[in-house]
Amino acid sequence: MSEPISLKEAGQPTTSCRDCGLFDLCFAQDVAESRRDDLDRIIRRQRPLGRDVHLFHAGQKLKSICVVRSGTVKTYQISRDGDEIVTGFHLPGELIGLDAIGNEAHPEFAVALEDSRYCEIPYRELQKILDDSPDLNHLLLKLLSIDMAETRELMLVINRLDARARVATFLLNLSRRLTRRGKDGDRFRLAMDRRDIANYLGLTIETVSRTLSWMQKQGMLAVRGKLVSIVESDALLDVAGREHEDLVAGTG
Amino acid sequence: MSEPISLKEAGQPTTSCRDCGLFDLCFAQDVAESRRDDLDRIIRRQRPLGRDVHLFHAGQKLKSICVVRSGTVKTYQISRDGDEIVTGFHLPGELIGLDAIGNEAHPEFAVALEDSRYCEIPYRELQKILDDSPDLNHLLLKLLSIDMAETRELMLVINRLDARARVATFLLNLSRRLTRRGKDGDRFRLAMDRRDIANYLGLTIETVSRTLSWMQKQGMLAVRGKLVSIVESDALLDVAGREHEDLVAGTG
DNA sequence: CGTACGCTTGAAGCTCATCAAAATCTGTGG
DNA sequence: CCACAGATTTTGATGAGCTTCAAGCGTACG
Repeated sequence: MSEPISLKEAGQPTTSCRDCGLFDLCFAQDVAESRRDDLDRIIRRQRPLGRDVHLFHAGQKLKSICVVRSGTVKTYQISRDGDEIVTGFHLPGELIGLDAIGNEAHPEFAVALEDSRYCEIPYRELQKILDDSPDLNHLLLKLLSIDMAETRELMLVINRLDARARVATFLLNLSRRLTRRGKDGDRFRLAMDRRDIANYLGLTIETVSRTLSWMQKQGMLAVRGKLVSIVESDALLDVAGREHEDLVAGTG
Repeated sequence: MSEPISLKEAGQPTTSCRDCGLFDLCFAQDVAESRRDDLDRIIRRQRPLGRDVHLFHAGQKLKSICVVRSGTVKTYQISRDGDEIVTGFHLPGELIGLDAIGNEAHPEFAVALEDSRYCEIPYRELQKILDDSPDLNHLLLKLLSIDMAETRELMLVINRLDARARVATFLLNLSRRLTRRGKDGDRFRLAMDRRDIANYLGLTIETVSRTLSWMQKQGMLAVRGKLVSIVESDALLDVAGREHEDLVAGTG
C-alpha cells in the first residue's frame, strides 16, 4: 500500500487526464472524447495530502468528487456513541465521494493514511457539464450503481465469514488491487494499522493479530509488522472460501 | 407486512402517478412537472405478482426499474457455493433494481413473499427521457447515492450489533416503514419466515427464535407466529442500542 | 384427523471478545 | 549510534454469545 509510484507520478502535476499515469484506472477513460476536454478543464490535479490530513469530513457539504492518485485514503464514519467505523481503504485510481451526491453532503470522513495525492473534480462545475452531457451523466450513474452493488456484496459476504476468512479476503482483495495497478501484489506494505484493519473487518485487534500469526505458522503468509508477503495464495484462497473468488477481485 | 392496502389500490390500475395512492412515497414526486408526464406515459402500472413469483433474476438483463405497490418483495443473491443471501425486504413505494444500472444486469434476485403489485419503468424508454432531462438524471443519481449511503450504514452497523440488537433494529425499522405508509406500526404481520429473517440478519433461525422469545418474556414484544405486536418500543430501542435511532428509521 | 413443515426449546461445543501482560517497533534525544 | 519512552503488536487465559445438533411443539392444510 505504500505506493512507490511507478509512472509519471513522480514528476510535476500532469496537465491532462490523457497524460495521467493512472489514466486507464481513472474513471475518465470512459468519458466520450468530446466531454473529456470539458472535464480536463475543471479537474484540479495532483493535490498533495499529508498523512493524517482529512480530505473531507462527514456532514461537510459536497464540494468535489475526488480520485486518489497516490498513497492510501481511509474512509470512516463516527457512530452515534462516538466509535469510529472504518468503511474502506482507497488506492490510487479509485473515486471517493460519490455517496455524497444524494444529500450534497458527505456521509463519511476521508483521511490520508500516508502522504498521498489526489485529483479533485469540483461538483458545481461538474454539474454544469452534466447538464448537457447525457453520456457523462450515465457514466456517473453507472459508477455509482456498480459501487453500490459491490459494496453490498462485499459487506454481505464478509458479514458471514469467520475471522480467518475475513482476513484472507481482505489481504487477497488488497493484493489484487495492487496487482492491477502494476505493483507487486505478493509483497507489499500495509498502509493501515491493525486497529484499522480490525475495525474494517468487524473484529478485534487481537483476533487480527492472532489470525495473521496463524497464517504465518501455516506457511501461507509472511508478516513482519506492516510488511506482508503472500507465500501460498492458493492456501489463502482456501481460507477465504474459494467460492468468494470474485469478491477478492473487488472494486478496483 | 401483509399489506391490507388502504388507499386506491383496491380498485383498477390508476392511470397516472398523480392519482397513485402511494404518490408521495413514490420517487415520481420529485420529478419536475414537465417530465412527469413523460414518465407517466412509459410507466406500466399495477402489475400483479403472485407469491413466490420472481420479479427478476440475478444476471438477467436490466429491462425495468420497479416500484413496489403492494405486498412485500425480497431481494437476495446466491453465493458461489449455492447459499441464498437475503439482502433486503421491500415495502410499497420502494424502488428495486437501481443497482442493475451499472452493468445493465441485475446483481440480485427479487421475489414476492406474498401476492403483490408493482409498477414498471422500462429502462430503455427511461433512458430516452433521461437523455434530455438533467433534472431526472440528477434525481436518479440522488436516489442511488442515498440508497448506497444507507445500505452501507445499515450493513456496517448491523455487522457490529449482537443478536438482540439486530433483531430489535430489524423490527423497529419495519415498524417505522409501515407507519410511514399509514399502516399500524405497532401490530403487523411478518411477510417473511424466520429463515429469511435469520439469513438477512446473519444469524441462525434458532437465535432469531430465541431472541423473539426473550423479548416476549421481557414484555417488550408479543409474538404469535408471524403476528408481531410492539408492546414497549422504548425497551426495544434500548435493546437496539439507542445510538442507532436513525438506522431504525431506515430507507423508506 | 393426521402428517408435514415451521417454529421453539434444550444442551454441548466452538469461535471470538475481553482482560492482562509481554514483546516489538518507532521515533527522539543524548 | 545507542538508549530510552510511548505506542503498537503479539501472546496467553478466561468467559460470553452464538452455532450446532437434537428433540419436542404447534399450526396449517390435505
